[in-house]
Amino acid sequence: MSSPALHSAVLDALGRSITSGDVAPGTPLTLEAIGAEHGVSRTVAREVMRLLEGLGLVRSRRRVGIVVLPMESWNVLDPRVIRWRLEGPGRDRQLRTLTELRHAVEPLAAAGAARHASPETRDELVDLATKMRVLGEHGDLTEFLALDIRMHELVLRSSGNELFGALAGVVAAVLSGRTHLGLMPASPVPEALDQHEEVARAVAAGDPAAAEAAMAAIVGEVRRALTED
Amino acid sequence: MSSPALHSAVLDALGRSITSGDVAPGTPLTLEAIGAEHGVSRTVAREVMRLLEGLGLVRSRRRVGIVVLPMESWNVLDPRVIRWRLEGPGRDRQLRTLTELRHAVEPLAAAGAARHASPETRDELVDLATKMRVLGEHGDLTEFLALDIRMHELVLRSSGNELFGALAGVVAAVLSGRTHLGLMPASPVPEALDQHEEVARAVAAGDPAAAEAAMAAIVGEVRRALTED
DNA sequence: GACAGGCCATTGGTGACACCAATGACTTGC
DNA sequence: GCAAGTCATTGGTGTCACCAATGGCCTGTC
Repeated sequence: MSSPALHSAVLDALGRSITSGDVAPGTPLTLEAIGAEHGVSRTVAREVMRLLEGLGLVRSRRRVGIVVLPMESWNVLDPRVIRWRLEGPGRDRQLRTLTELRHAVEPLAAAGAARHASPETRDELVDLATKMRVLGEHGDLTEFLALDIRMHELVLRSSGNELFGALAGVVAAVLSGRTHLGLMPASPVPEALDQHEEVARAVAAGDPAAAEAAMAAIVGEVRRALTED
Repeated sequence: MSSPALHSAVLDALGRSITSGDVAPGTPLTLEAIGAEHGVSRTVAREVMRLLEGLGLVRSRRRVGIVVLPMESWNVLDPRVIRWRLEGPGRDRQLRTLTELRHAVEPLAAAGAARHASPETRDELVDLATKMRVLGEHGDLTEFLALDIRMHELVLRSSGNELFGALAGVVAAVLSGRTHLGLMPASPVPEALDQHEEVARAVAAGDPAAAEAAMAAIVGEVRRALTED
């Protein structure tokens, strides 16, 4: 708590209480109050406030103080905001919207990976898919999860589009959140294993269309399972 | 620029020089140097540094100073980072990756809008599309651009997914960047007008599949025009 | 030559200050 | 009684001086 943490602790606390709706939009804060509340000097309260302002959670105006902004102006794509929302009462909605974002992005990312991935990445993908089958059939969920995350991260990062790559972290959060929330079957369904193998095969073979289709199948099923519209 | 701007001016300057590659990754900075460079106190230099750290552009460590990070750790989805990159030498790449992101997201957003948009939004979309046809055929590019931006923003914001909505700003930047860079035909092609009308019609009719297809046609053509792979 | 220990540059954190803009109450005049 | 202008108060903005902590680097010893 002492060394690399004073700001982040206060920032996390404030960020969480805003994104959770605990402190309502329009609520005025003051640096004085923030400092006193968290036992911290005005200077660090100011720095925290700047960060929050950068995330679009608050807006600072002279004389009036720091006002909490409504969700429309939040930087909802920022990893910190996503994390806070995943930890708060908005978790379900956040999980749904993130899954929809995955549905949009991951197929294209897979197509990109089929075009741009390095030979080593292609090898690793194939390797991961076969390991996933082994672990999946033995039912070791946490090991399986690690491979799953690694695979999606690899695809996103090697898609040739850094904007896709920037989503690797939050996809990892979604995947791990899903299994820890018990939204996954006790043992991965065979179709999922097939599809992951197909993605790896298509990327390795440099077949963008097949990679895109296989990835679309993966996230399409996930989405269908999560959101019964 | 005058009153509410001291640290944001410095932030912009630093952010631009880092994202442009002007100061290379690994370069060490000190608060002292930043402050002196921009004629600003150490305190505001610290606040700027925190912001940059929050964007993943730098990492601050004791004794060693502030080191510039490589692009992999940037928050490339943050609007400020996107803006800086659009203004710098990375503009072409940024335009390409943003367009690819639009290609991924906007069709799904249109489908979402067909499900969730308010009656007023549906009306406004239809209205916008017809106005776009009129203006498009008369060739008023700047007026046309405003309507185009408004239409894409409406679709994204009413998609029922705030993560999509958060992209409205950068899509506007891409659209306006494209016309100002002369990447657009002098007069909008009739197909584009048809497709925009079709998106509006499908959303108004609550037909997600049709809305998705029409929007995919729009961004698909744009993408094909921009990136001859 | 490797390891241990200390030095010190540089960030982390605090408190106090002057400054200024916005606000809302207060005053003034009609 | 009401409207318009005035002005003190409030709270962010920016600066400064100071001390604490830490970790890279140098030095010295074995």
